[in-house]
Amino acid sequence: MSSSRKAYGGGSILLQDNGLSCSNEALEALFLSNSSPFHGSRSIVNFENIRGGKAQAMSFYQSHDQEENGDEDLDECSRPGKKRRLTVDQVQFLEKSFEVENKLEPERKVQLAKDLGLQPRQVAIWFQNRRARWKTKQLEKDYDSLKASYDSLKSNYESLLKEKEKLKAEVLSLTDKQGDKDDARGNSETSDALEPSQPESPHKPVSEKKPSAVASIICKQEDLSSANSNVYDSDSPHYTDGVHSSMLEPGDSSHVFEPEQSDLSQDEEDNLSKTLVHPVYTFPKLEEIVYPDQSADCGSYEFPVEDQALWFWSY
DNA sequence: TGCGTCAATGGGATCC
DNA sequence: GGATCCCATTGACGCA
Repeated sequence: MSSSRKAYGGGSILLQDNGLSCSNEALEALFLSNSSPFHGSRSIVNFENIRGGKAQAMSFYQSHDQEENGDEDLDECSRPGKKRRLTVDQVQFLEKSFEVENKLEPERKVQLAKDLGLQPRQVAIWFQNRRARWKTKQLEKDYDSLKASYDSLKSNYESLLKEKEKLKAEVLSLTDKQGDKDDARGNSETSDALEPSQPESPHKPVSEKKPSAVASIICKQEDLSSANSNVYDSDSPHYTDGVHSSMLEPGDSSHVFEPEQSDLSQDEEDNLSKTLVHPVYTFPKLEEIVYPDQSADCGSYEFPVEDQALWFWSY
């Protein structure tokens, strides 16, 4: 590609255009600048590399360099060889143009160059750099809104986790109470015909169920931390397009949680219903009391994928 | 003097 | 094949 661009002004060729050959559009822009509202811009000509620049350009244009810079009393405006920032007026004009359209058609480029007393190439470069700056700012904005969204999600998730834990404890408590009632009723009905080999009561006393509840609470702690790490892990890879804020769209909220967790949630629901419908009749060993359902239990506090959208968007 | 900003360069990719 | 874009980088400049 570079052939055309180099013809415009890459390195020493630009120098030639501006300072020596006086034969192409760089010079044309220079002439045009005399009638522009930005006449006298220090940025019109780029005599790059005249002072301490690339060696190749220096050697090639050394005589011109000496001629141009021999007079140290030259004022800032007339001293070439340094990069000059665009004037405030030029930048304002370009900014307004950029607001209208951030892409630059050839006709518009030439017109802007005429109006500003710049080379068309300079206008194109300014737009190029301006787009890059805009993109950087956009990325920062996207990051901020994404982070805010994530923080909000995390906060919601944690509060829902607590609420779920509370509800589960409530269910256990109610189950125990119901078991006590059944026990009392069963004892009064069968007290006369109690057999030694009778299976143990389907409803264990509250004190015997405690380990399970304690274990589940312990598990919650692990669950919360693992869920957090899941959120973190699944966050960055989805951010594939820095320009767009697509991550904030509702449909993407499901990406925050791993799909496999929904299976575990189903297991936990099964286990919970088993506990309620088919109570354990035997006293297992202590380890068995605490751990039989832990694998399911630990991972069960995630929300099913289909529920995530609901709890998040209806919160 | 270090650092941030910005104009400009160079190379690769894409479009027409 | 020319024009333009994007991206990484360079170098000049201004400022604290």
